[in-house]
Amino acid sequence: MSYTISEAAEKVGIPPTTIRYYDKEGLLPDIKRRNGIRVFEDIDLRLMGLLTCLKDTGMPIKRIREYVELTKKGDASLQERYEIIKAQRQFVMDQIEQLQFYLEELDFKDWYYNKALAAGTASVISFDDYERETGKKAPDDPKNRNG
Amino acid sequence: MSYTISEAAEKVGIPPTTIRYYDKEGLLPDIKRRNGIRVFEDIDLRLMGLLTCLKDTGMPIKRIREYVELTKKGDASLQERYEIIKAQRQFVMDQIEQLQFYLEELDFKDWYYNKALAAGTASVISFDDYERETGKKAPDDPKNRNG
DNA sequence: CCTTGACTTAGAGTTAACTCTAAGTGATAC
DNA sequence: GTATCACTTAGAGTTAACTCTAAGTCAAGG
Repeated sequence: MSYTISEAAEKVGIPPTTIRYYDKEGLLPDIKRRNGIRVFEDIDLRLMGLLTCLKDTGMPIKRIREYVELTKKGDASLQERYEIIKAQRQFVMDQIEQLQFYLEELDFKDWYYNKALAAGTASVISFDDYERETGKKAPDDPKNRNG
Repeated sequence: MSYTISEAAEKVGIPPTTIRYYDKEGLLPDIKRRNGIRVFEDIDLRLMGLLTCLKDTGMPIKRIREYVELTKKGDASLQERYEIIKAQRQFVMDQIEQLQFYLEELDFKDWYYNKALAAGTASVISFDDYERETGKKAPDDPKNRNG
């Protein structure tokens, strides 16, 4: 199946302008052309799916290009590409862990504002209640301002 | 306990230059001064901990300032602040879910490169093996290039 | 044949979040 | 008393990742 740039954009959820930018940056090698116009195949959309994964998990475009360059070398670059994927996989696991930590901070704030809204004021909230009610340590001390 | 900007920087893991930038942007209201020099208290460090949480979970500095401005209004802004925290909490949960999805894509790639390295080539890998071995659908079709 | 609409380019402009520069102040060490 | 050192400021510069602009090409419809 073949697609124009706007069809491809629709499919992968990236604006056509951004796809052109990625192409210019060397992230989409060997895109076919007909009369100068890009023709995208399913294989290209799959690669763009991987690029989206790498980009959205925080890999800079420069590094994604390195990865794409390596794929062009074929089997000779398997080890190097594996290292990149392995590092990114670890990076994503670390990010999830970090976000779960931050989520606990926000869980506390959520609890805090619920209490405060019920009481009509933030001035009566006790740090210890959170631990008593949830079994978790409050990441912040609600006795003070800046809640 | 009181701290200089570089001590505070050390404590919260943000460079002094960036703390000054946040101050200039209105993220740190009411920091005390002695002879023109900022004096940080524990309460300030706790607020900076929350700012780090909001910033690292993707809230723009502009929006963080809005939140900080609201805290200065006291109990009158509890509901508004709660809405911000609730939205950010949901946003973090969505991010975690998204990252877990991407992690599966990278898990597949990890499996793929392990197979390829064992075989010495990527050309023999079967899409179906991944489903057979892991019970999961391969997010990409390894029969093609750009692996 | 001419208009329309989607495509093309090079290159300039934008935005967020820093990061640096230059010039200066004030407390402490020698 | 002067050198040093951490602090201060306004404002300029940087970086990444787009995003827009202007000028142009090409195929299809009326």
